[in-house]
Amino acid sequence: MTFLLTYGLIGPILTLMNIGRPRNFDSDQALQSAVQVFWSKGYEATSLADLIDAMQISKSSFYQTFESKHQLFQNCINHYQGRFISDITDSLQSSKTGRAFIEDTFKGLADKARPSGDRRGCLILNCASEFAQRDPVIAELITKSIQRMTDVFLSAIKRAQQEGDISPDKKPLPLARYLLSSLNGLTTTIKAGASPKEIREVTEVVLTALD
Amino acid sequence: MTFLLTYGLIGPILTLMNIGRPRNFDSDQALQSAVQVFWSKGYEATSLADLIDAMQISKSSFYQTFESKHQLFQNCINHYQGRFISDITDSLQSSKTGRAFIEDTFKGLADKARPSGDRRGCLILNCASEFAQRDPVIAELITKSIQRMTDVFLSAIKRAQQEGDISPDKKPLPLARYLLSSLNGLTTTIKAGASPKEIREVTEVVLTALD
DNA sequence: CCATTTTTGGACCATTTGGTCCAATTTAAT
DNA sequence: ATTAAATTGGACCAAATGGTCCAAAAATGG
Repeated sequence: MTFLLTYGLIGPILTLMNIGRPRNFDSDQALQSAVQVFWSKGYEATSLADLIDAMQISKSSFYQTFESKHQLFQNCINHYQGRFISDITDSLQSSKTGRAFIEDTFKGLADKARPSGDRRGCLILNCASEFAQRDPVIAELITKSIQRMTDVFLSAIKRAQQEGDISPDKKPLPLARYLLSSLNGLTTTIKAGASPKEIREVTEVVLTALD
Repeated sequence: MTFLLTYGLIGPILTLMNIGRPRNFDSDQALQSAVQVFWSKGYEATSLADLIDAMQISKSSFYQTFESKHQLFQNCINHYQGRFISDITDSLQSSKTGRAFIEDTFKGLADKARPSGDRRGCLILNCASEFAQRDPVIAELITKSIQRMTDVFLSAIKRAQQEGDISPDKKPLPLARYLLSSLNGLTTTIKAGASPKEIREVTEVVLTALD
């Protein structure tokens, strides 16, 4: 009966266990590096070489772990979106008031227009601009992400209304969408090279819609 | 002295005249076709093949006439910008009031969110989003174009103020920049797949800033 | 140490990229 | 008809593209 114990039979069972050469990179960290590259350069302008260079892994590991550039991109969007929503949700929860959250979020934008600022905008919205219309798979992800972002603003507005900082006459959903749209517009304005002062002035006007 | 009249000597003089095989395409029309492609797909995602296919010219003619993809792109931006500014300026001049011009411009956006609508956005602003930060030459063009677009809104606002439709207390320049930023935000929102109704609602909020 | 399983480096691949070059063609003026 | 000037089609190019494949390496339980 010893033949039953040969590795040949046991092997497939071991597959389920953590056996074999361990990968010498953190796949989550590699993913985060990929996010940075896509965020900086966009999808089309990012090459495989750019990616494996930033992720510090070999081509084989890349394809084995992430399947393809396109699949990786989807993971990146999801990862980015998860972090973004979680960050902004935390920020809302720890804000003194709903209105303060909104105002702070917008007033923080001017910093990004400084020479040393981060002009990359938002990965999700960049993506919507780059090729949401051409790629249904990505479009789906974008739609979902935008939905979630809108929801955060929606919570903030409703809270502000309860707190008496925004008139209860205003319809929350259009207002939330307006804020996201404005955020988007400001972001592109920053990308186009506007100064912090310009951004502050525009932000000021944007926020008058809350009054 | 007849040797002075040989073609060999006269030739170079003729260079200045319209001699030789005429091109069998309208270079301006070809440029317009190129604009359409770049507008639909962006710069990186547009290949030479896409271009010469749409422009209906051969590779030789392409390079002889337009020098390079990058150079052609610059021409496209300029061409697009020229038309855009001239169209919108005409529109402003033929508008009943400055305020009506602004409102009509924004209210017209919802149409683009219909299923059959044009979701390509604005070539200039797409471009700002795609790679203004990476390409100084393009960045320069974008900055100029944005300047001009802002100027049109600025004229409209000043006119509206003179006509008594916008409070003279409001600072015209920040307001003009706000409008362009909002236009930009709405455009991206449309790209991301928003419905006409959503766009109308957001537009409504955007325009409250004028009151 | 052995069998098994997994990762890894790097060679390899077809295709596409933007771009060059030249011979053939087409026109206008003499 | 001949000459000069210009355009054109298409062959050609090196480099880069995203992606595949496999032999070697590395780890584990027996």
